[in-house]
Amino acid sequence: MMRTHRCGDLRPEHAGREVTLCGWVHSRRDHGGVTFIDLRDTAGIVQVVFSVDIDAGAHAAAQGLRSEYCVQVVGRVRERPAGTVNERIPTGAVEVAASSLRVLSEAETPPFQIDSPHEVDESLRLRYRYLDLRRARLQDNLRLRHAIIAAIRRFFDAEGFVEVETPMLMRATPEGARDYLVPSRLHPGCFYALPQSPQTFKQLLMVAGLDRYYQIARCMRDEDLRADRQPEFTQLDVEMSFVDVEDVLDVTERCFKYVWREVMGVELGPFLRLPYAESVERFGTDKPDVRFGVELQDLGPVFAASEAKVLRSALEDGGAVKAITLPGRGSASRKELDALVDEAKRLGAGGLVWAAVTQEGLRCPLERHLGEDEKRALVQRAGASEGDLVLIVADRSRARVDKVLGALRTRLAERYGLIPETDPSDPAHWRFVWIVDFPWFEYNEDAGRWDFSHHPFTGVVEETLDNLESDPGKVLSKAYDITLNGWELASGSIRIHDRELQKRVFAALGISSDEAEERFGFLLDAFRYGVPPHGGIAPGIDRIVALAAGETNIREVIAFPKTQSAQDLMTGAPSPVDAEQLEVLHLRTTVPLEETEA
RNA sequence: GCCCCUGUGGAGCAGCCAGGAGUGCUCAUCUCCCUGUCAAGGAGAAGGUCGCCGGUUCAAAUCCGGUCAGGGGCGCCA
Repeated sequence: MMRTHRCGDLRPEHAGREVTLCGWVHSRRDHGGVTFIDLRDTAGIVQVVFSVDIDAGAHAAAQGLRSEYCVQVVGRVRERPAGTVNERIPTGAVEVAASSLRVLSEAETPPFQIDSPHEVDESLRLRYRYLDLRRARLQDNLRLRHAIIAAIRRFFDAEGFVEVETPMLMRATPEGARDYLVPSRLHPGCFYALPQSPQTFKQLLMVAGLDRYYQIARCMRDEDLRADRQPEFTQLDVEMSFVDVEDVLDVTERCFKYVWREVMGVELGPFLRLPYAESVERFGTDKPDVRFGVELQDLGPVFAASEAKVLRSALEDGGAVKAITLPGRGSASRKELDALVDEAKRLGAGGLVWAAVTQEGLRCPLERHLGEDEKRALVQRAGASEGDLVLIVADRSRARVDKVLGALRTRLAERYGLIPETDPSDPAHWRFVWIVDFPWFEYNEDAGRWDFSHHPFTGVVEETLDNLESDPGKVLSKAYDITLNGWELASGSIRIHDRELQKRVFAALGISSDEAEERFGFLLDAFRYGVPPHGGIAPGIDRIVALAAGETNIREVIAFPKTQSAQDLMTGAPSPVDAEQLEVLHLRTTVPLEETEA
């Protein structure tokens, strides 16, 4: 037996007992005749004392210890002398008086300090991920991740769901995100794709009569990375039969509440519900952060007949003029304001009109072009008062106005500290919002056509189908998202279970019936044999854990994540492969070997 | 593909705007001292091609151009 206890578990009740501990030298304080070692293992840290008075041999041996040595210590637990208790660690009332020391393995000086809370360069952390994972932050995050996933499994088990694994090697799908492809050795020129999601498989499990399925499923998408996007990520994949929208929302909401209650100790209230159109209108996005106001205000009525041509012409072209009001920023310098204009332009706006409400009146680049009534109406409609700054965006595309203001809203709220500082134990810290009533199509301005907003299996609200020809934007889908504090956490829908409707949707997507047969024939075939109405949802585990952990990047809750350029700095993936490996896969690369980017 | 930020002994920073000797701080490392620390303390030492390439200049960490790496974002992500 290498150890009798774990370092972090020792308490005053263990006093007097001889224990054997294993762990890493977290830090060392050498006072000459007495040397303290903070010994760290998976459970925590405990102070070990080496002293000439306790055991001269062990004390001498401890002189050779260095940070991150992996050691075994035998000693007697004792309560610390009065006045030397460390209140900041759970084991702080005790210490281990060491009688023997065995170095299990020595350690070179690490490239960064494990015991320091300092931020360390990301690339260094990723290259030495196994050392970064020793640090408290990632240890805590991985444990939290485990606790959340364990709670999820308990919840769905109790609800009668069956966890089923679906294939990792599947058929490529040209639409949607780019696939990661896997060449087939046995079928020259053919490829598997790694799943972007188990979408079709879970629908087939419903056809199969599983009734209620879930899976902690790894998904891969070959798209560019973001703080909340890795090339491979984990979804809680859920599908249910004989359900409509409300049933899925109910079980999902209860799942989140269960997890927050069990893991976070927080009793969440009912989730807010926002129709997609309202969310975009008020917050400029379909993933609104509703922890603060600064909502978008429509100034259209103010400027319909304005002398200010930039504003009026946007409206005349069928666009919009909207604004957000930043409380107390009216004193912003010209330099700051110019920077805001640049920022808006980078986000895609033609420009940005700012208007500061001051004691003397409106300070605004368009001031000369605005009548007194207009100014008053502007301030009033923007909900501004003295000292506030109104940021106005006008564009012939209403969608662009919403997008730019929505992005500015969240950025500036962060920058100017407009998001209330709440405690994670406070339910108000977690503003879950259901986004419902998504449009089935969205207008593609560049291509001048209507595109599907979702995957081609998404159900439609039948009553809105009449608008299909007249006003496609009014056709609503049976899709729904969960957002939390500005992050999209989950996305789902009731699916089409009618074979003919499914074929019509493929046709509407521009997929010919031959093509549909070729690519999704298995699904259409399955739909010949009695399909239950079904639907589901897929919450992103990485994002859930990141938010729960208070992290702003999902790398912090993934054991071995990739860089923004999709590389693993520790293993060096992706890498070139041997010519022989390509050979058996019937592959040849168009990239000359010397240009291969490792 | 595009925009922005960052890159300075092993780690974290300052220095850069306004060019003048690799200057400074905290931690780590090495040697020595030290019996109650927990950010231990004290004395000393070692450690750098200022990411890389080029340009401007009498002179570049500092200014300019390019490039690489990491990060944030736009596009992309049905």
